Amino acid sequence: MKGFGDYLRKVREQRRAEDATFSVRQLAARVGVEPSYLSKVERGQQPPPSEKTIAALARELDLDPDVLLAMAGKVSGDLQAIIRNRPKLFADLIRQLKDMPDHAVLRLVREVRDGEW
Amino acid sequence: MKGFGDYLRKVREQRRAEDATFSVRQLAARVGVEPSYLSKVERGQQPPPSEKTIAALARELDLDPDVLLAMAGKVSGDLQAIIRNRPKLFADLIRQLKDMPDHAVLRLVREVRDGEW
DNA sequence: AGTAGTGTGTAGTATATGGTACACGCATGA
DNA sequence: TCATGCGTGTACCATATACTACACACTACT
Repeated sequence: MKGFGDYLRKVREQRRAEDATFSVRQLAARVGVEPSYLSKVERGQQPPPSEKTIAALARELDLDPDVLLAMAGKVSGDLQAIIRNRPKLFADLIRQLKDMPDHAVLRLVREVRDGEW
Repeated sequence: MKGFGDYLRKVREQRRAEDATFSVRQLAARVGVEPSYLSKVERGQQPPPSEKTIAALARELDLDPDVLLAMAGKVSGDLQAIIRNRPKLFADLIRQLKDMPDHAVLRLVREVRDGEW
């Protein structure tokens, strides 16, 4: 499970190839943490940061926050809030979708979005 | 937001009316915590316990664990794991269902369960 | 009078979380 | 050579989480 830090470093280096402001120091400054902290996170010497910091990283690096949070072993607070509002409903639904293939779930997403039901 | 403790106490007292083993002390023992701790939780002097302890309480009191967890401001780890496995998919779906009425979501649950799609 | 069981008050604790502060050595360019 | 920026090592820290341990006062029964 060395995913989060390695991925972060990889993406940052990619951005940096085009834009020198994606150094550890400058990115850390924009994100609002100490450079040494970000460095350690990237090398897996520290566990992934808080949701807030991860969201800021996703913004700066133009990544999907939910995906980045997932790599950090977290689920965003707003999703959790939605589930907590109607726990039985959402718990049942999610557990039933657990083993469904991606395309099936995706179809559901689209059906709901397009109001075809 | 005094929900969790009050609800816990209410339900425990209900059970106790029929079964004297639902005292703070005995329930605490079965659940695996100190009586004084459970007492404080019921009176809101301590924040809700861990997911593990909440699950044990739900078992003993015959409550839905997801609902009890929700009252404690939590979402069960297994649901989170399902979401983390396919974050984009589930995040999109859940956010789209956020403002849907119960019966609509419920219909979806049933459709998936019955394979009508 | 004594024993058992009840709820609760006070105090303390171990571990995790999410970082900060500062200094070091290296590279680059003026 | 000297300032600037770089990544990183070491040390420390504040707050939250999730409890335990123990004593106390009360009630009910025997």
